[in-house]
Amino acid sequence: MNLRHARTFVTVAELGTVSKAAHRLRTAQPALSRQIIDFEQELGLRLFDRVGRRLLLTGEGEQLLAGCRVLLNCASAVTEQAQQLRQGDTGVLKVAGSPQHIESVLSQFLHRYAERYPNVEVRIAEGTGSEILKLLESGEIHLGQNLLHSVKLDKRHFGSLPLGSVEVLAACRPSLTLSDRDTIEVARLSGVPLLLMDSGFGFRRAFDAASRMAGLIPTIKFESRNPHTLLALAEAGHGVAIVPSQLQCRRYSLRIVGLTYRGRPLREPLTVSWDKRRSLPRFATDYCAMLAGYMCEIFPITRPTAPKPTISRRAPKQARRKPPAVSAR
Amino acid sequence: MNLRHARTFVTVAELGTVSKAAHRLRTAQPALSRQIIDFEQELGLRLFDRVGRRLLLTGEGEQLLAGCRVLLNCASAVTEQAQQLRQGDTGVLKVAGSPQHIESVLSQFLHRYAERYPNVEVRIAEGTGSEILKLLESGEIHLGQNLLHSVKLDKRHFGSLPLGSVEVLAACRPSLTLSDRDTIEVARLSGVPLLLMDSGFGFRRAFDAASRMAGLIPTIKFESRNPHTLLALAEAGHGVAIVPSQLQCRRYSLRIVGLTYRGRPLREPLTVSWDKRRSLPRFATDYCAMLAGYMCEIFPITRPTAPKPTISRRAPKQARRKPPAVSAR
DNA sequence: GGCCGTTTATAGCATTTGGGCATAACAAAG
DNA sequence: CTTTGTTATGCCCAAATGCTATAAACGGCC
Repeated sequence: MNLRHARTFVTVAELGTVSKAAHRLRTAQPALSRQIIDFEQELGLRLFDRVGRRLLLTGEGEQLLAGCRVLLNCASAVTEQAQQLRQGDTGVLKVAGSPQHIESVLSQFLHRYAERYPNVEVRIAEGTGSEILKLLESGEIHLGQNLLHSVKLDKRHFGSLPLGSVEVLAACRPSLTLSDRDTIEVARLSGVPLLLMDSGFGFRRAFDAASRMAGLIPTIKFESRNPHTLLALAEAGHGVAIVPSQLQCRRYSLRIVGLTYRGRPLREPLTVSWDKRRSLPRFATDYCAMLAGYMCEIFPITRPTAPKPTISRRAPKQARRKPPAVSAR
Repeated sequence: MNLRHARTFVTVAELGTVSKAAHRLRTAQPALSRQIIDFEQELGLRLFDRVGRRLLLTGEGEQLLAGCRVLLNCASAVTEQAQQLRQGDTGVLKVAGSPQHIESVLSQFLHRYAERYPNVEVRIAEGTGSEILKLLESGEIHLGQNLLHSVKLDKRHFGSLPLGSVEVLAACRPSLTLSDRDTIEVARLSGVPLLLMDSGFGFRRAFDAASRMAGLIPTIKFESRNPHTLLALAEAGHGVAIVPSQLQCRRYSLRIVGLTYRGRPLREPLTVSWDKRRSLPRFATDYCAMLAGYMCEIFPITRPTAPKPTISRRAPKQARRKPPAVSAR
C-alpha cells in the first residue's frame, strides 16, 4: 500500500483517462499506467475495465475509490498540520506541578498563557516533587514546576529558572496562640502535634531539613498528599499545619505565622526545570518566562496573619491580590 | 509524504527506541533511523529529542503522532476493504431501467436480490430506452434493463439476456367500447385520440413501427415520460393510453385490451444488456439471471380485461400476483 | 576512571522501486 | 485505409531503500 498508488488511482478515476491524469500529476503516462497495474496486482482485483481506450471503474474500484479519497485527505491533513507546527506556536506542552501549585498558580496562569498561545495544548500532571523529578527524567513531561532546591537534579542535564520563593508557614485555629508575633522559631514546635505534607514533597523535605538543624523532633499527627486536608484538620483543632505560603488559605479560619530558624524566615526557592538535552520550542521557553513573571506578581499568596487576629483579617492582602488576577483574565 | 515514514514514526514513538521498532517491523535499525531523519527533514521539524540513547517525542511530534495514527488506520481500512472485495459478493452495481420497469419489477426484485447479495449496493437510474443506451455506452452503468429490440445496440460490444416480452395494451375508461373482444387491431385506432409514451422509449418506437406497418396515422393527444400520467388521463376520458403490459394498472378503473396486427398480438422482447468488454463480477451476472427468473414468474403483469367488464375485474389476477411478491420477501 | 553492553547515526554497497523515453498495440474517427 | 489519440510494454537510468559494518554516544558497573 502506497500513497502514490492511491493518488494516481483517484486522479485517473476522476479524469477518466491515464493521459489526463499524467498531465495533471506532471508525470509521464507510462508511469501511471504501470502504477495502476501494480496497484491492482497488490490489491488482487481489477479497478478498471479497459473498454476501448477508456478506463471504466469496476464496482470494486468504485468502492475503493471512496476509501482512497479519505486516505489522501488524511495524508494532506497531516502535512498541513506539520506546516502549522512549523510556523510555531502550536504543539503539546506537558507540565507537572504540586497540587498547591496547580491550584493557586496554574489555575489562573493557564488562562493568561492561552491568550498568548491559543494553539498550544498544555497537559498537566499532578505529583510530589520526587514524582515530578521522575517524570522529568523519563521524558514524560517537558517542564517540571515547583521543584524546590531540596530535590536534587543534575545540573548537567537539567536547566531551571527561579520562580521566587515560598515561605514555610504554620497554620492553626485562631484560638490557639502559637506565638505573640507573626513568626515562630522552628524549635518551639517541639511537642506540638504537626500536620505535614507527604514526605515525597520537596517542601516537606525542606521542613525536615530545618527541623534537623534546629534539633526538633517533630510530633507528626498526620501526613497528606493534599494540603487542604491539613488546613481542614488544623481548622478543626487537630494540630498545627505546616504549609507553603503558596497555598490558598483564605477559605479557612486560621491563624497563620511564619516559621523562622535563628530569627531568619524559612524559605525555599521555587523553580521550573526542563531537560537541557531536549530542544524546547519557543512556546515552552516562553511559558517559563511568563510563569516567572506571573508568580512574581502574585507571590506570596498567603502571609502570616496579624499577631492579634481581628475578624477582618487579611483585608489589605485581598486587595493586593485582586489586580493581578484581573489582569490575567 | 509516505506511508512507510508514517508507519516507522508511529512504531518508534510507541516502542520508544529505534531498535525495538526495527525488530518489530522486521528490518534493520539503520533503515528506520534514516527514515525518521528523512521524515523530519521532509516535514521540516523535529519529531524526537535525542536525549541520551532515547528518543523522546517533541511537542510537535506528539501532535503529528495522532495524525499519523489515523492515516495508518485509513490505509489498513482500505486494504481490508480490498480483501473484502476480493472475497466477492461485494461491490457497486449500477443499473438503469424505464420508470415502469423500476416500479413494477425492480421495486420487488431488489429485495430478493439483496437477500442473496446483501453487500452489493445497487444504484438505480431511471430513463428512456435511448437514454439507457447512452448510459450503457458511456460506461456510467453496468446493466441496462428493459431495453427493447427496437433500440439498436452493437452486438459486438454488448451482451444481453432475454427477459420475456411485453405486450402492447390499449387502456381506456370502461364506458368506452373500443372492441367487443379483448383485443383490437392497430389500424382501428385511426382517429382515436392516443396517449403515448415519450418517443425516447423503446416501447413507443415499437408502437410507431407497428403503426407504420398497419398504415395507421396516430392521432396523438398527449405524450409523457411517465406512464401513470397516461393512465390517469385515460381514466379521465381523455383518450386511449397505449401502455406496456409491464405497467401496473390495477389502481385505475380502466378497460384494457391487447393490440394486434393482422390478428397477432403486438409484443416486444425485453432484455437486460451489458458491455461485453467489461468484466462483470459474479454478483452482476447473477443479477441478470435472477432478474430473468423473477420476471418469468410475474409476467405479464397486466392483461386485457374481460370484454364485458364486471365490477370485480381482474380478481383472479390479483391472486396470481401475490405469491411471487411474498416469495420475494 | 575504565570497561562493557546498548543504542543511534553514518558510510559503503547492493537491491529495489519508480520515472522517462521510445514504441508497440489498440481503438475510434475520418 | 489512414490518422489520431490512448494504453501497455521494454529498456535505461536515477532515486530510494535496505543491509552490513562501524563509529559515536550513553548508561551502568566494577
